[in-house]
Amino acid sequence: MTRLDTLAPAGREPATAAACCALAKTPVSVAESERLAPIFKALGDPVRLRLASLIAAAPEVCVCEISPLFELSSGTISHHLKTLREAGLVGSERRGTYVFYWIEPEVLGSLSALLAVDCC
Amino acid sequence: MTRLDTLAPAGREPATAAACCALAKTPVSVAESERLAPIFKALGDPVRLRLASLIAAAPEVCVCEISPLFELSSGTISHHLKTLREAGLVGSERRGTYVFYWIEPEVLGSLSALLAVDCC
DNA sequence: TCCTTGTCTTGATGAATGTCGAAACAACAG
DNA sequence: CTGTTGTTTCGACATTCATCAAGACAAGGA
Repeated sequence: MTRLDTLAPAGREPATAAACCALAKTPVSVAESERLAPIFKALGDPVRLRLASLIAAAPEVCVCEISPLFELSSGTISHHLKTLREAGLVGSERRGTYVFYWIEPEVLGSLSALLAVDCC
Repeated sequence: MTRLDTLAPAGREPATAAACCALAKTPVSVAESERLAPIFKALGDPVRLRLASLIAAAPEVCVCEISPLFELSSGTISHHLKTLREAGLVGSERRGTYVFYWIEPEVLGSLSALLAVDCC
């Protein structure tokens, strides 16, 4: 876990819009519920919620910085990161030896908008 | 499912505050992650997400209005509603024959604030 | 009182999930 | 090329979960 700062982060591109207060305004359709539920489910585990939070708190984070914060095997951490990735909540990229993760703010934001109350 | 409108809804009381952008600002603690994850998990099932949405779309809803919208046994619906109740996302009350559910906007709002990006 | 209707609880069961250890893969340094 | 370190994948296992059918409970009407 050394010399991480010598690896320059790549540029990320902006966002997509999201309906505001959608949960309360109009009942979500069956299709929407099946699309959104896995994203909430990905956040529905304490380990993954902390992982997402740690990743969101910095522009990007190396797995090697995250792992020591959990008393879990590297396989388990990798499995949880994969779940977050498949939910679209985070992106990842290998740069040399290390793998870096970043949050996808649009997805987070769309969930936030969905759950917002009295915003419009 | 008749004459539901003759049953007057009870009054609900206001909210509690929630930290904004907490997910990104400071990593959530282990304790917080264990408190919050079950709430996300409750929303992490398509049936429960639709249930929450249907309940949120009206001041309150009778179970008898919800059930026919799902092709599931009443036991299963009741089980999912219990999960939402235990997560604190909804409240319920029996009035005579029927049981009514309403959303708890504070909980929804605190999740929304937690996930919000660039709000402050 | 008994019956009907609405809701919840209780097993039971197959599927999904979280975890580990071990093996595999990737990148780099000698 | 060989060894080392970081990360992911694989196989196995115990636990949790979504669902149903059936029974229990609650409230009101005949």
